[in-house]
Amino acid sequence: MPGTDIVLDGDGPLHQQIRRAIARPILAGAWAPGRRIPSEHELMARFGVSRMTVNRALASLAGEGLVERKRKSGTVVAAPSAERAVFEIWDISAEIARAGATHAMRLLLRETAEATQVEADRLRVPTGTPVLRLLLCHSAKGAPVQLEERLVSVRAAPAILDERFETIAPGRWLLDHVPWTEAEHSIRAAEASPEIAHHLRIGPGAACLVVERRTWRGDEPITFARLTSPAGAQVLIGRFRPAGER
Amino acid sequence: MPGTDIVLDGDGPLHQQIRRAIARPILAGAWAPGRRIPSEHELMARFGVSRMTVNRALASLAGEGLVERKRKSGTVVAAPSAERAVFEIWDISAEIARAGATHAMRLLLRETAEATQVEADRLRVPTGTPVLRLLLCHSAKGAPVQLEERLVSVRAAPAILDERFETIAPGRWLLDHVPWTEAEHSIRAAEASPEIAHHLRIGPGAACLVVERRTWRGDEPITFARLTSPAGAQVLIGRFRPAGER
DNA sequence: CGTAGTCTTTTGTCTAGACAATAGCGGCGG
DNA sequence: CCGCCGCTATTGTCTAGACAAAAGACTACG
Repeated sequence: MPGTDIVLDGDGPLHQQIRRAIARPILAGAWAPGRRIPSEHELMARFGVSRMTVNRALASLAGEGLVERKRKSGTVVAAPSAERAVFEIWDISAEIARAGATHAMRLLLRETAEATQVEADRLRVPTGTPVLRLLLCHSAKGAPVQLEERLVSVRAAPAILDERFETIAPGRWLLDHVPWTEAEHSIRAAEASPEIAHHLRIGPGAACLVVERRTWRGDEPITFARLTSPAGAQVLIGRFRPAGER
Repeated sequence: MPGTDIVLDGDGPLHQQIRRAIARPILAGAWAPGRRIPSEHELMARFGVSRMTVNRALASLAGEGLVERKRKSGTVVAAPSAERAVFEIWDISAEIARAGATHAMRLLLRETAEATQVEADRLRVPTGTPVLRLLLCHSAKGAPVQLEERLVSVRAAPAILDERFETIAPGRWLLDHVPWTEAEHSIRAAEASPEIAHHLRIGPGAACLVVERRTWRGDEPITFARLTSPAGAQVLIGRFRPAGER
Protein backbone atom coordinates (compact mmCIF):
# COMPACT_ATOMS: atom_id res chain seq x y z
CA MET A 1 0.00 0.00 0.00
CA PRO A 2 1.56 3.26 -1.04
CA GLY A 3 1.55 6.33 1.16
CA THR A 4 2.20 4.43 4.35
CA ASP A 5 5.78 5.63 4.31
CA ILE A 6 5.45 7.81 7.37
CA VAL A 7 8.77 8.06 9.11
CA LEU A 8 10.08 10.20 11.94
CA ASP A 9 12.85 12.66 11.23
CA GLY A 10 14.46 12.46 14.65
CA ASP A 11 14.34 16.22 15.07
CA GLY A 12 12.82 17.61 18.25
CA PRO A 13 10.16 16.18 20.57
CA LEU A 14 8.47 12.94 19.56
CA HIS A 15 4.97 14.42 19.43
CA GLN A 16 6.15 17.08 17.01
CA GLN A 17 7.91 14.52 14.86
CA ILE A 18 4.75 12.47 14.67
CA ARG A 19 2.67 15.51 13.85
CA ARG A 20 5.03 16.54 11.08
CA ALA A 21 5.15 13.01 9.71
CA ILE A 22 1.38 13.09 9.31
CA ALA A 23 0.97 16.75 8.37
CA ARG A 24 3.52 16.55 5.56
CA PRO A 25 1.65 14.20 3.21
CA ILE A 26 -1.63 15.97 3.97
CA LEU A 27 -0.31 19.43 3.13
CA ALA A 28 1.51 18.07 0.10
CA GLY A 29 -1.78 16.67 -1.14
CA ALA A 30 -0.49 13.09 -1.17
CA TRP A 31 -3.26 12.05 1.21
CA ALA A 32 -6.65 13.01 -0.14
CA PRO A 33 -9.41 14.36 2.11
CA GLY A 34 -11.35 11.52 3.67
CA ARG A 35 -8.38 9.20 3.73
CA ARG A 36 -8.20 7.32 6.98
CA ILE A 37 -5.19 7.84 9.22
CA PRO A 38 -3.91 4.86 11.24
CA SER A 39 -5.50 4.55 14.66
CA GLU A 40 -3.67 5.61 17.79
CA HIS A 41 -2.89 2.00 18.61
CA GLU A 42 -1.37 1.39 15.20
CA LEU A 43 0.78 4.51 15.43
CA MET A 44 1.80 3.55 18.96
CA ALA A 45 3.07 0.24 17.69
CA ARG A 46 4.63 1.69 14.55
CA PHE A 47 6.64 4.36 16.34
CA GLY A 48 7.12 2.58 19.64
CA VAL A 49 5.73 5.43 21.73
CA SER A 50 2.97 5.67 24.30
CA ARG A 51 -0.60 6.47 23.35
CA MET A 52 -0.49 9.87 25.10
CA THR A 53 2.25 10.95 22.73
CA VAL A 54 0.36 9.87 19.64
CA ASN A 55 -2.80 11.44 21.00
CA ARG A 56 -1.04 14.72 21.58
CA ALA A 57 0.11 14.83 17.96
CA LEU A 58 -3.28 13.94 16.52
CA ALA A 59 -5.21 16.25 18.83
CA SER A 60 -2.99 19.09 17.75
CA LEU A 61 -3.59 18.34 14.07
CA ALA A 62 -7.31 18.20 14.74
CA GLY A 63 -7.10 21.57 16.48
CA GLU A 64 -5.56 23.08 13.38
CA GLY A 65 -8.25 21.53 11.23
CA LEU A 66 -5.96 19.26 9.24
CA VAL A 67 -7.74 16.10 10.36
CA GLU A 68 -11.10 15.22 11.81
CA ARG A 69 -11.51 12.71 14.59
CA LYS A 70 -14.55 10.75 15.61
CA ARG A 71 -14.81 8.09 18.22
CA LYS A 72 -15.02 4.62 16.84
CA SER A 73 -14.85 5.83 13.22
CA GLY A 74 -11.26 6.98 13.52
CA THR A 75 -9.23 9.90 12.17
CA VAL A 76 -9.50 11.10 8.57
CA VAL A 77 -7.88 13.84 6.52
CA ALA A 78 -10.12 16.92 6.63
CA ALA A 79 -11.31 18.72 3.54
CA PRO A 80 -9.38 21.96 3.08
CA SER A 81 -11.75 24.81 3.81
CA ALA A 82 -11.77 28.22 2.20
CA GLU A 83 -11.37 29.61 5.69
CA ARG A 84 -8.13 27.81 6.31
CA ALA A 85 -6.68 29.25 3.15
CA VAL A 86 -6.59 32.74 4.64
CA PHE A 87 -4.09 31.74 7.23
CA GLU A 88 -1.97 29.56 5.10
CA ILE A 89 0.25 30.42 2.27
CA TRP A 90 -2.16 30.15 -0.51
CA ASP A 91 -1.94 29.33 -4.10
CA ILE A 92 -3.97 31.45 -6.49
CA SER A 93 -4.21 28.77 -9.16
CA ALA A 94 -5.58 26.24 -6.70
CA GLU A 95 -8.01 28.86 -5.46
CA ILE A 96 -9.26 29.58 -8.96
CA ALA A 97 -9.50 25.89 -9.77
CA ARG A 98 -11.56 25.32 -6.64
CA ALA A 99 -13.97 28.02 -7.78
CA GLY A 100 -14.38 26.04 -10.98
CA ALA A 101 -12.71 28.51 -13.34
CA THR A 102 -9.73 28.01 -15.61
CA HIS A 103 -6.49 29.60 -14.54
CA ALA A 104 -3.99 31.17 -16.90
CA MET A 105 -0.74 32.91 -16.11
CA ARG A 106 1.40 35.29 -18.10
CA LEU A 107 5.05 35.90 -17.22
CA LEU A 108 5.74 39.58 -17.80
CA LEU A 109 9.21 39.85 -16.31
CA ARG A 110 11.88 37.47 -15.12
CA GLU A 111 15.37 38.72 -14.37
CA THR A 112 18.12 38.26 -11.88
CA ALA A 113 19.72 41.30 -10.33
CA GLU A 114 21.28 42.65 -7.20
CA ALA A 115 18.67 44.01 -4.81
CA THR A 116 18.17 47.76 -4.94
CA GLN A 117 17.72 49.54 -1.67
CA VAL A 118 13.92 49.40 -1.94
CA GLU A 119 13.96 45.72 -2.82
CA ALA A 120 16.42 44.89 -0.07
CA ASP A 121 14.14 46.63 2.37
CA ARG A 122 11.13 44.66 1.19
CA LEU A 123 12.85 41.31 1.22
CA ARG A 124 14.66 42.13 4.50
CA VAL A 125 18.08 41.39 3.04
CA PRO A 126 21.18 43.61 2.63
CA THR A 127 21.35 45.84 -0.45
CA GLY A 128 23.13 44.08 -3.32
CA THR A 129 21.94 40.57 -2.43
CA PRO A 130 21.24 38.56 -5.62
CA VAL A 131 17.51 38.33 -6.24
CA LEU A 132 15.17 37.04 -8.88
CA ARG A 133 12.56 39.57 -9.98
CA LEU A 134 9.26 38.26 -11.29
CA LEU A 135 6.13 39.92 -12.56
CA LEU A 136 3.13 37.77 -13.46
CA CYS A 137 -0.49 38.29 -14.28
CA HIS A 138 -2.99 35.61 -13.25
CA SER A 139 -6.31 35.30 -15.03
CA ALA A 140 -9.51 33.37 -14.42
CA LYS A 141 -11.74 32.75 -17.44
CA GLY A 142 -9.64 35.17 -19.42
CA ALA A 143 -10.06 38.14 -17.07
CA PRO A 144 -7.04 39.35 -15.07
CA VAL A 145 -7.60 38.69 -11.37
CA GLN A 146 -4.23 39.17 -9.75
CA LEU A 147 -0.93 40.84 -10.44
CA GLU A 148 1.99 39.19 -8.70
CA GLU A 149 5.18 41.16 -8.08
CA ARG A 150 7.73 38.88 -6.50
CA LEU A 151 11.28 38.94 -5.25
CA VAL A 152 13.08 35.70 -4.44
CA SER A 153 16.37 35.51 -2.61
CA VAL A 154 18.68 33.43 -4.81
CA ARG A 155 20.67 32.38 -1.79
CA ALA A 156 17.60 30.85 -0.15
CA ALA A 157 16.43 29.11 -3.34
CA PRO A 158 19.26 28.71 -5.87
CA ALA A 159 17.37 26.03 -7.81
CA ILE A 160 14.80 28.62 -8.83
CA LEU A 161 17.15 29.90 -11.51
CA ASP A 162 16.47 26.72 -13.49
CA GLU A 163 12.70 27.15 -13.43
CA ARG A 164 10.96 28.85 -16.37
CA PHE A 165 7.53 29.33 -14.74
CA GLU A 166 5.60 28.46 -17.83
CA THR A 167 3.13 26.16 -16.14
CA ILE A 168 3.82 26.33 -12.41
CA ALA A 169 3.33 29.54 -10.43
CA PRO A 170 6.29 30.80 -8.39
CA GLY A 171 4.30 30.55 -5.16
CA ARG A 172 3.54 26.91 -5.84
CA TRP A 173 7.12 26.19 -6.86
CA LEU A 174 8.48 27.71 -3.67
CA LEU A 175 5.98 25.79 -1.55
CA ASP A 176 7.14 22.58 -3.17
CA HIS A 177 10.88 23.24 -3.10
CA VAL A 178 11.75 25.51 -0.18
CA PRO A 179 10.40 24.72 3.28
CA TRP A 180 9.43 27.83 5.20
CA THR A 181 9.17 28.28 8.93
CA GLU A 182 7.64 31.72 9.25
CA ALA A 183 5.45 34.01 7.18
CA GLU A 184 3.96 37.45 7.46
CA HIS A 185 0.94 38.78 5.61
CA SER A 186 -0.22 42.33 5.43
CA ILE A 187 -3.54 43.24 3.89
CA ARG A 188 -4.70 46.66 2.82
CA ALA A 189 -6.72 48.51 0.21
CA ALA A 190 -5.04 50.79 -2.32
CA GLU A 191 -5.76 52.63 -5.52
CA ALA A 192 -4.31 51.12 -8.66
CA SER A 193 -1.19 52.79 -10.05
CA PRO A 194 -1.29 53.42 -13.80
CA GLU A 195 0.99 50.46 -14.43
CA ILE A 196 -1.00 48.05 -12.30
CA ALA A 197 -4.26 49.34 -13.75
CA HIS A 198 -2.91 48.64 -17.21
CA HIS A 199 -1.98 45.05 -16.42
CA LEU A 200 -5.24 44.31 -14.62
CA ARG A 201 -7.28 46.15 -17.25
CA ILE A 202 -9.00 48.42 -14.79
CA GLY A 203 -9.16 52.18 -14.56
CA PRO A 204 -6.24 53.96 -12.89
CA GLY A 205 -7.14 54.77 -9.32
CA ALA A 206 -9.60 51.87 -9.08
CA ALA A 207 -9.78 50.15 -5.71
CA CYS A 208 -7.55 47.11 -5.24
CA LEU A 209 -6.87 44.64 -2.47
CA VAL A 210 -3.16 44.35 -1.82
CA VAL A 211 -1.69 41.42 0.07
CA GLU A 212 2.00 41.48 0.82
CA ARG A 213 3.66 38.36 2.01
CA ARG A 214 7.12 37.60 3.30
CA THR A 215 8.44 34.17 4.17
CA TRP A 216 11.48 33.02 6.03
CA ARG A 217 13.31 29.82 6.62
CA GLY A 218 14.63 30.37 10.09
CA ASP A 219 16.26 33.79 9.89
CA GLU A 220 16.83 33.58 6.16
CA PRO A 221 14.36 35.58 4.04
CA ILE A 222 13.04 33.55 1.12
CA THR A 223 10.61 35.68 -0.81
CA PHE A 224 8.51 38.82 -0.89
CA ALA A 225 5.32 38.88 -2.91
CA ARG A 226 2.88 41.70 -3.52
CA LEU A 227 -0.41 40.39 -4.82
CA THR A 228 -2.78 43.01 -6.18
CA SER A 229 -6.36 42.14 -7.07
CA PRO A 230 -9.14 44.35 -8.36
CA ALA A 231 -11.86 45.17 -5.82
CA GLY A 232 -14.31 42.33 -5.64
CA ALA A 233 -12.09 39.76 -7.35
CA GLN A 234 -10.92 38.46 -4.02
CA VAL A 235 -12.49 38.16 -0.61
CA LEU A 236 -10.51 36.81 2.31
CA ILE A 237 -12.62 34.89 4.75
CA GLY A 238 -11.73 33.67 8.21
CA ARG A 239 -13.63 31.87 10.90
CA PHE A 240 -12.60 32.07 14.53
CA ARG A 241 -13.29 30.94 18.01
CA PRO A 242 -12.49 33.00 21.08
CA ALA A 243 -8.86 32.73 22.16
CA GLY A 244 -9.88 31.06 25.41
CA GLU A 245 -11.95 28.30 23.78
CA ARG A 246 -11.45 25.41 21.35
CA MET B 1 -4.20 39.44 47.11
CA PRO B 2 -6.80 40.36 44.53
CA GLY B 3 -7.07 38.58 41.20
CA THR B 4 -6.47 35.14 42.62
CA ASP B 5 -10.15 34.39 42.21
CA ILE B 6 -9.64 31.75 39.57
CA VAL B 7 -12.36 29.15 39.87
CA LEU B 8 -13.48 26.29 37.66
CA ASP B 9 -16.94 26.43 36.14
CA GLY B 10 -17.50 22.68 36.13
CA ASP B 11 -18.38 22.72 32.44
CA GLY B 12 -16.57 20.26 30.18
CA PRO B 13 -13.12 18.65 30.48
CA LEU B 14 -10.88 19.78 33.31
CA HIS B 15 -8.10 21.06 31.07
CA GLN B 16 -10.56 23.29 29.24
CA GLN B 17 -12.00 24.57 32.49
CA ILE B 18 -8.53 25.44 33.69
CA ARG B 19 -7.68 27.14 30.42
CA ARG B 20 -10.86 29.21 30.51
CA ALA B 21 -10.28 30.12 34.14
CA ILE B 22 -6.93 31.59 33.19
CA ALA B 23 -7.84 32.96 29.77
CA ARG B 24 -10.83 34.89 31.08
CA PRO B 25 -9.02 37.44 33.26
CA ILE B 26 -6.31 37.84 30.62
CA LEU B 27 -8.74 38.59 27.80
CA ALA B 28 -10.79 40.82 30.08
CA GLY B 29 -7.65 42.80 30.82
CA ALA B 30 -7.81 42.12 34.55
CA TRP B 31 -4.36 40.53 34.43
CA ALA B 32 -1.84 42.90 32.91
CA PRO B 33 0.85 41.67 30.56
CA GLY B 34 3.88 40.47 32.50
CA ARG B 35 1.81 39.33 35.44
CA ARG B 36 3.00 35.98 36.71
CA ILE B 37 0.63 33.02 36.58
CA PRO B 38 0.82 30.43 39.38
CA SER B 39 3.24 27.61 38.67
CA GLU B 40 2.01 24.21 37.58
CA HIS B 41 2.54 22.83 41.09
CA GLU B 42 0.47 25.58 42.63
CA LEU B 43 -2.37 25.07 40.16
CA MET B 44 -2.16 21.30 40.71
CA ALA B 45 -2.69 21.83 44.41
CA ARG B 46 -5.33 24.52 43.96
CA PHE B 47 -7.52 22.51 41.61
CA GLY B 48 -6.63 19.04 42.84
CA VAL B 49 -5.65 17.75 39.41
CA SER B 50 -2.55 16.12 38.04
CA ARG B 51 0.30 18.09 36.56
CA MET B 52 -0.33 16.77 33.05
CA THR B 53 -3.77 18.34 33.10
CA VAL B 54 -2.48 21.72 34.21
CA ASN B 55 0.34 21.49 31.69
CA ARG B 56 -2.08 20.76 28.90
CA ALA B 57 -4.10 23.89 29.70
CA LEU B 58 -1.05 26.15 29.97
CA ALA B 59 0.65 24.71 26.88
CA SER B 60 -2.51 25.39 24.92
CA LEU B 61 -2.66 29.00 26.12
CA ALA B 62 1.00 29.41 25.21
CA GLY B 63 0.26 28.03 21.75
CA GLU B 64 -2.36 30.71 21.23
CA GLY B 65 0.03 33.37 22.41
CA LEU B 66 -1.94 34.38 25.50
CA VAL B 67 0.90 33.51 27.85
CA GLU B 68 4.63 33.00 27.61
CA ARG B 69 6.43 30.24 29.42
CA LYS B 70 10.07 29.96 30.38
CA ARG B 71 11.74 27.30 32.42
CA LYS B 72 12.52 28.35 35.91
CA SER B 73 11.11 31.86 35.42
CA GLY B 74 7.56 30.61 35.12
CA THR B 75 4.52 31.59 33.09
CA VAL B 76 3.52 35.20 32.50
CA VAL B 77 0.72 36.97 30.65
CA ALA B 78 1.94 37.81 27.14
CA ALA B 79 1.78 41.29 25.67
CA PRO B 80 -1.02 41.51 23.11
CA SER B 81 0.60 41.75 19.71
CA ALA B 82 -0.69 43.65 16.72
CA GLU B 83 -0.56 40.36 14.85
CA ARG B 84 -2.92 38.63 17.19
CA ALA B 85 -5.46 41.38 16.72
CA VAL B 86 -6.13 40.32 13.14
CA PHE B 87 -7.60 37.04 14.24
CA GLU B 88 -9.44 38.24 17.22
CA ILE B 89 -12.41 40.43 17.49
CA TRP B 90 -10.78 43.72 17.64
CA ASP B 91 -11.62 47.02 19.10
CA ILE B 92 -10.90 50.07 17.00
CA SER B 93 -10.58 52.41 19.95
CA ALA B 94 -7.98 50.20 21.61
CA GLU B 95 -6.18 49.96 18.29
CA ILE B 96 -6.06 53.74 17.93
CA ALA B 97 -4.99 54.19 21.52
CA ARG B 98 -2.17 51.71 21.04
CA ALA B 99 -0.96 53.75 18.09
CA GLY B 100 -0.79 56.73 20.42
CA ALA B 101 -3.61 58.76 18.86
CA THR B 102 -6.80 60.04 20.45
CA HIS B 103 -9.98 58.29 19.52
CA ALA B 104 -13.33 59.99 19.02
CA MET B 105 -16.64 58.49 18.03
CA ARG B 106 -19.78 60.02 16.58
CA LEU B 107 -23.11 58.22 16.75
CA LEU B 108 -24.92 58.96 13.49
CA LEU B 109 -27.87 56.61 13.81
CA ARG B 110 -29.40 54.48 16.52
CA GLU B 111 -32.80 52.91 16.04
CA THR B 112 -34.63 49.70 16.71
CA ALA B 113 -36.59 48.09 13.91
CA GLU B 114 -37.62 44.79 12.46
CA ALA B 115 -35.00 43.39 10.13
CA THR B 116 -35.58 44.01 6.45
CA GLN B 117 -34.86 41.19 4.09
CA VAL B 118 -31.36 42.50 3.36
CA GLU B 119 -30.60 42.98 7.05
CA ALA B 120 -31.99 39.57 7.95
CA ASP B 121 -29.74 38.06 5.33
CA ARG B 122 -26.69 39.83 6.69
CA LEU B 123 -27.37 38.99 10.31
CA ARG B 124 -28.47 35.44 9.40
CA VAL B 125 -31.82 35.80 11.17
CA PRO B 126 -35.39 35.55 9.84
CA THR B 127 -36.92 38.66 8.28
CA GLY B 128 -38.78 40.71 10.87
CA THR B 129 -36.50 39.85 13.79
CA PRO B 130 -36.07 42.88 16.09
CA VAL B 131 -32.70 44.51 15.54
CA LEU B 132 -30.80 47.56 16.66
CA ARG B 133 -29.35 49.58 13.80
CA LEU B 134 -26.24 51.63 14.49
CA LEU B 135 -24.10 53.88 12.37
CA LEU B 136 -20.93 55.36 13.85
CA CYS B 137 -17.92 57.21 12.62
CA HIS B 138 -14.59 56.66 14.40
CA SER B 139 -11.85 59.26 14.20
CA ALA B 140 -8.20 59.38 15.17
CA LYS B 141 -6.68 62.80 15.73
CA GLY B 142 -9.79 64.36 14.26
CA ALA B 143 -9.67 62.54 10.94
CA PRO B 144 -12.31 59.89 10.17
CA VAL B 145 -10.72 56.46 10.02
CA GLN B 146 -13.58 54.03 10.10
CA LEU B 147 -17.28 53.94 9.41
CA GLU B 148 -19.12 51.29 11.40
CA GLU B 149 -22.48 50.00 10.19
CA ARG B 150 -23.84 47.55 12.71
CA LEU B 151 -26.85 45.37 13.29
CA VAL B 152 -27.41 43.76 16.68
CA SER B 153 -29.98 41.07 17.34
CA VAL B 154 -32.09 42.33 20.24
CA ARG B 155 -32.92 38.77 21.22
CA ALA B 156 -29.25 37.93 21.67
CA ALA B 157 -28.44 41.12 23.57
CA PRO B 158 -31.58 42.71 25.08
CA ALA B 159 -29.55 44.83 27.51
CA ILE B 160 -28.11 46.75 24.60
CA LEU B 161 -31.33 48.80 24.40
CA ASP B 162 -30.26 50.56 27.61
CA GLU B 163 -26.88 51.61 26.29
CA ARG B 164 -26.45 55.07 24.75
CA PHE B 165 -23.00 54.52 23.18
CA GLU B 166 -21.72 57.92 24.10
CA THR B 167 -18.36 56.75 25.40
CA ILE B 168 -18.15 53.03 24.75
CA ALA B 169 -18.11 51.58 21.23
CA PRO B 170 -20.70 48.93 20.39
CA GLY B 171 -18.02 46.38 19.60
CA ARG B 172 -16.47 46.86 23.02
CA TRP B 173 -19.84 46.78 24.75
CA LEU B 174 -20.75 43.51 23.08
CA LEU B 175 -17.38 41.99 23.96
CA ASP B 176 -17.96 42.90 27.57
CA HIS B 177 -21.60 41.86 27.83
CA VAL B 178 -22.32 39.05 25.38
CA PRO B 179 -20.01 36.05 25.22
CA TRP B 180 -19.50 34.77 21.69
CA THR B 181 -18.47 31.35 20.55
CA GLU B 182 -17.93 31.81 16.84
CA ALA B 183 -17.04 34.63 14.49
CA GLU B 184 -16.51 35.13 10.79
CA HIS B 185 -14.53 37.88 9.11
CA SER B 186 -14.49 38.72 5.47
CA ILE B 187 -12.04 41.22 4.06
CA ARG B 188 -12.19 42.91 0.68
CA ALA B 189 -11.47 46.15 -1.12
CA ALA B 190 -14.27 48.32 -2.46
CA GLU B 191 -14.89 51.77 -3.85
CA ALA B 192 -16.57 54.21 -1.52
CA SER B 193 -20.25 54.82 -2.13
CA PRO B 194 -21.24 58.52 -2.11
CA GLU B 195 -22.71 58.17 1.38
CA ILE B 196 -19.68 56.45 2.83
CA ALA B 197 -17.36 58.88 1.05
CA HIS B 198 -19.25 61.72 2.64
CA HIS B 199 -18.94 60.35 6.16
CA LEU B 200 -15.26 59.47 5.77
CA ARG B 201 -14.50 62.73 3.98
CA ILE B 202 -12.93 61.10 0.98
CA GLY B 203 -13.79 61.29 -2.70
CA PRO B 204 -16.59 59.06 -3.96
CA GLY B 205 -15.11 55.97 -5.58
CA ALA B 206 -11.96 56.17 -3.45
CA ALA B 207 -10.51 52.81 -2.41
CA CYS B 208 -11.60 51.45 0.96
CA LEU B 209 -10.88 48.37 3.01
CA VAL B 210 -14.10 46.67 4.07
CA VAL B 211 -14.18 44.19 6.90
CA GLU B 212 -17.45 42.43 7.61
CA ARG B 213 -17.82 40.52 10.81
CA ARG B 214 -20.51 38.23 12.12
CA THR B 215 -20.57 36.69 15.56
CA TRP B 216 -22.65 33.95 17.06
CA ARG B 217 -23.30 32.55 20.47
CA GLY B 218 -23.85 28.90 19.66
CA ASP B 219 -26.35 28.99 16.83
CA GLU B 220 -27.74 32.39 17.81
CA PRO B 221 -26.50 35.29 15.67
CA ILE B 222 -25.43 38.26 17.78
CA THR B 223 -24.23 40.98 15.49
CA PHE B 224 -23.16 41.96 12.00
CA ALA B 225 -20.70 44.80 11.52
CA ARG B 226 -19.38 46.34 8.35
CA LEU B 227 -16.27 48.38 9.02
CA THR B 228 -15.13 50.60 6.18
CA SER B 229 -11.77 52.37 6.31
CA PRO B 230 -10.11 54.60 3.74
CA ALA B 231 -7.22 53.01 1.86
CA GLY B 232 -4.10 53.22 3.96
CA ALA B 233 -5.86 54.00 7.24
CA GLN B 234 -5.77 50.38 8.20
CA VAL B 235 -3.40 47.53 7.51
CA LEU B 236 -4.14 44.05 8.78
CA ILE B 237 -1.04 42.11 9.69
CA GLY B 238 -0.72 38.44 10.46
CA ARG B 239 2.21 36.19 11.27
CA PHE B 240 2.04 32.48 10.69
CA ARG B 241 3.82 29.23 11.03
CA PRO B 242 3.25 26.28 8.74
CA ALA B 243 0.23 24.21 9.70
CA GLY B 244 2.44 21.24 10.52
CA GLU B 245 4.70 23.11 12.94
CA ARG B 246 4.45 24.91 16.26
C1' DC C 1 35.01 41.63 44.05
C1' DG C 2 34.22 38.38 40.43
C1' DT C 3 33.71 33.93 38.62
C1' DA C 4 32.80 29.19 38.33
C1' DG C 5 30.38 25.53 40.00
C1' DT C 6 26.25 23.71 42.40
C1' DC C 7 21.55 23.73 43.98
C1' DT C 8 16.74 24.39 43.07
C1' DT C 9 12.70 25.76 40.78
C1' DT C 10 10.01 25.49 36.79
C1' DT C 11 8.68 23.88 32.49
C1' DG C 12 9.03 20.07 28.71
C1' DT C 13 8.45 15.52 27.50
C1' DC C 14 7.27 10.80 27.96
C1' DT C 15 5.26 6.41 29.86
C1' DA C 16 1.87 2.93 31.43
C1' DG C 17 -2.36 2.42 32.76
C1' DA C 18 -7.18 3.42 33.76
C1' DC C 19 -11.96 4.58 32.84
C1' DA C 20 -15.50 7.11 30.01
C1' DA C 21 -18.07 8.23 25.88
C1' DT C 22 -19.27 7.41 21.26
C1' DA C 23 -20.75 4.98 17.43
C1' DG C 24 -20.33 1.32 14.02
C1' DC C 25 -21.64 -3.47 13.58
C1' DG C 26 -23.60 -7.80 14.13
C1' DG C 27 -26.83 -10.82 16.18
C1' DC C 28 -31.27 -11.84 18.08
C1' DG C 29 -36.07 -11.63 18.81
C1' DG C 30 -40.32 -10.23 17.06
C1' DC D 1 -37.74 -7.25 7.42
C1' DC D 2 -37.11 -4.23 11.36
C1' DG D 3 -35.82 -2.64 15.71
C1' DC D 4 -33.28 -3.35 19.87
C1' DC D 5 -29.27 -4.90 22.49
C1' DG D 6 -24.79 -5.73 23.38
C1' DC D 7 -19.98 -6.02 21.70
C1' DT D 8 -15.94 -3.68 20.46
C1' DA D 9 -12.94 -0.38 18.16
C1' DT D 10 -11.65 4.20 18.70
C1' DT D 11 -11.00 8.52 20.62
C1' DG D 12 -11.20 11.62 24.99
C1' DT D 13 -9.70 12.46 29.42
C1' DC D 14 -7.13 11.90 33.55
C1' DT D 15 -3.55 10.21 36.91
C1' DA D 16 0.99 9.34 39.12
C1' DG D 17 5.36 9.23 38.31
C1' DA D 18 9.80 9.75 36.00
C1' DC D 19 13.67 12.06 33.84
C1' DA D 20 15.49 16.02 31.07
C1' DA D 21 16.62 20.77 30.18
C1' DA D 22 16.88 25.56 31.16
C1' DA D 23 17.93 29.21 33.95
C1' DG D 24 17.76 31.93 38.26
C1' DA D 25 19.97 31.85 42.89
C1' DC D 26 23.39 30.89 45.84
C1' DT D 27 28.00 29.54 47.47
C1' DA D 28 32.73 28.76 47.61
C1' DC D 29 36.94 29.87 45.96
C1' DG D 30 40.46 32.62 43.88
